[in-house]
Amino acid sequence: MVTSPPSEPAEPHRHNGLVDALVQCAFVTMAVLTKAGADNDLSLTQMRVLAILRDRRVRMTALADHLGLEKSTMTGLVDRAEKRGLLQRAPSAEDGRAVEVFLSPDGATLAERLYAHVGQALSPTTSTLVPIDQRRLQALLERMLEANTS
Amino acid sequence: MVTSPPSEPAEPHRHNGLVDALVQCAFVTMAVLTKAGADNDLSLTQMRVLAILRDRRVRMTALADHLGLEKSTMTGLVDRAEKRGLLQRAPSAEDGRAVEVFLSPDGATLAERLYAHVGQALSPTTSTLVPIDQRRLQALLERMLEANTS
DNA sequence: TATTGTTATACTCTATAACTATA
DNA sequence: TATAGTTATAGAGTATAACAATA
Repeated sequence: MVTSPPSEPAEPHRHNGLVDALVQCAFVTMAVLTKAGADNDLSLTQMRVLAILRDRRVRMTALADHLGLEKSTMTGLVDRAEKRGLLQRAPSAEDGRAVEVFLSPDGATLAERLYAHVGQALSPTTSTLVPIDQRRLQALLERMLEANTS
Repeated sequence: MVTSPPSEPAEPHRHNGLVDALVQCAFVTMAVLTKAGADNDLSLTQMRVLAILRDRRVRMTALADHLGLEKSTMTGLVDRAEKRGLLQRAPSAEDGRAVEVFLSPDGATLAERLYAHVGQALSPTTSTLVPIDQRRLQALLERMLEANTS
């Protein structure tokens, strides 16, 4: 198909260049995140848990909602991270049924290290743009995401 | 920590706004892709397999390399997709050890449907930008990614 | 009765190691 | 001997359903 006739375009399904660029960018970014996590024996989901708990103490259900996962899935994720000493569980003071989750000191340290690691790992990519274009890209992305968040 | 004193910024670790924007954008995009896949009972990885095979017939090892996975992982992925009738295996004509993988008609149809589905699912996000800014964003992303690919 | 979380179960995804067949 | 692929095995991530404890 590499030598397809001129009547058939080389990439017949490229309906929307921006969508393709976003998807490709997402895969590149995710690959960097995944690698950064793997270097610390963390899955993407475990990294997200650490990121969420960096400045919060939340209940199991809230954590599951944040991540779009089932409560039962959270039990396993938190079990494994707790066993590794990255986070802790404690009963809620307000609701006897609820359990609150928060980072341990080790978990907090790892979360900081990971954040710095990811920034460094992405810098070869971001720094291919000159600073002005970096700011333009950031502004466009933020505008696009902000409209979708609110 | 929500009511932290003014001496401590609300987001103490925001070293690089572009990195944060890229990561957030990647998660939003991946969520859309994952949802589009789940609607068709496909994992992200299975979707990537379909995307790769859309215009190619490749060997197991090449597929594993494309995805950054082990050969043995590919065996399982291809087994399940083949069992669902989405793709097929055939021995290589040139190398008796090699196996080539390619989309079945059903797989090709699904790949097209998925591609359109993803475009539609992302359009609420992309269309928050006016067309000129969409083109600017696309150009910036492509420039950034191209420098990293080549 | 409804909600919070866990347990039991099952399936997919992933890797490592050992194996078969071909080169 | 090296390479292509599969099998066996193990562990993580995920969901559904059933359950216990609390509200």
